[in-house]
Amino acid sequence: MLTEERRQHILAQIQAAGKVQAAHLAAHFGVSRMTIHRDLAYLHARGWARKVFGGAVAMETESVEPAAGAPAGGCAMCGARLRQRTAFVLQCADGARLHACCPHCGLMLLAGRGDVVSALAADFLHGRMINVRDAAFLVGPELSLCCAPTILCFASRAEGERFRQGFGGDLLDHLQAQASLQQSMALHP
Amino acid sequence: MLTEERRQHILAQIQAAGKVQAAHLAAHFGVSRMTIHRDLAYLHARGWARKVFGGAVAMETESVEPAAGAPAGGCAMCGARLRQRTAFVLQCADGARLHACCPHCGLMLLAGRGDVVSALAADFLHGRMINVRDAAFLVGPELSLCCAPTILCFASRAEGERFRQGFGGDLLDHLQAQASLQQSMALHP
DNA sequence: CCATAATATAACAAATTGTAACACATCTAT
DNA sequence: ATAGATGTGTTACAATTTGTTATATTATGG
Repeated sequence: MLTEERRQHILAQIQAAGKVQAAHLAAHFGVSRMTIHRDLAYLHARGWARKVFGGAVAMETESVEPAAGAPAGGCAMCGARLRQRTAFVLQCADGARLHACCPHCGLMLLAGRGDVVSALAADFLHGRMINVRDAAFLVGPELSLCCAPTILCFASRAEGERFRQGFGGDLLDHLQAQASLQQSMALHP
Repeated sequence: MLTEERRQHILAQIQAAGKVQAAHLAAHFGVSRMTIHRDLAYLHARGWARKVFGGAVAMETESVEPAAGAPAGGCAMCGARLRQRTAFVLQCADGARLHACCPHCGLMLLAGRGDVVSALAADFLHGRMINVRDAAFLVGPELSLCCAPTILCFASRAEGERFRQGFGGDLLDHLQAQASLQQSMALHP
């Protein structure tokens, strides 16, 4: 069994049951206690689970504050709760506004609609809303925030590049990011 | 059952019923009374419940979210507007809560007061409120957010280290960060 | 007020779990 | 081929959790 495969199984179990015990996992997968601890550390470092004494528990996502003045319906793409730090707003030709939970969903929406006249996204570092046209997007950093693959938005390309040095990923403009996203999400590659 | 899991169950029961009795919990979970007392002390130290003779009761206000509480007065240190992405909350022995605008002010407050029983800070990447004792602080990165020098809070030391790779600064625990801060802020070095 | 029962706390030992360091194997890219 | 990165297991040691015991502290009914 591949390492990544085992880790995904562990993560699935955490999300299904809310918790896992390290000793059980070691016996179940037939690996050493140390290997399981490394798996849990891996999940913990990416924010996918929380390591506790004896195992790991699911991340509690409720403590993230919803965006101020957010519409009740949640993300227009996936329905998830709207978050201020990853806010994404599309302005449509008919005056309607669509809110997305994160740049991932926002760019998906943008790609799928022809009636969007402008789009704003929250700069991940400073929180200011900026024009998507002028933003730099970091696609696929090793950081789990909302939808996967993670996409972060930066007002300054230089700051995005600094972030990339630590977390990896590709720094793209909004058109490139859309293309990359559509390719990675395609069901029939 | 994991220790953390039992403590979360106890906390849920406190929040649902308003109170719990130590003797009942010991019988319910099949552990000694001493273990339950330690669990209640744990919840008390984090400001999640209040320990009373015979058990514990819910905190006066349910939420520890700074935005949910009244941020009326601004930062307790500098008076600046409170920001959710850099939230910092100090829980005092008398039940009062102090809100700081960022870890800079939060750690300054923490250093200057002896009656703080616990402190929470918002993880800069994920936005979750975490215990300051377990957090990693990045002191002096090349990024201006609130007070200078900038201090960022990370739930995971690994993520803090990644951030440091791009933005520089020193990754410290809360005690080291306090010491560093006091030194850099001293008027007469 | 005092006696008594219930609860809280401190200190210790035992068991379990976490972590660091090292050796070794496998895979990858130049 | 070879150097580097990654994953794994073993070992030794540190840290956490837990129960027990003994000793405070608190509540309550005379």
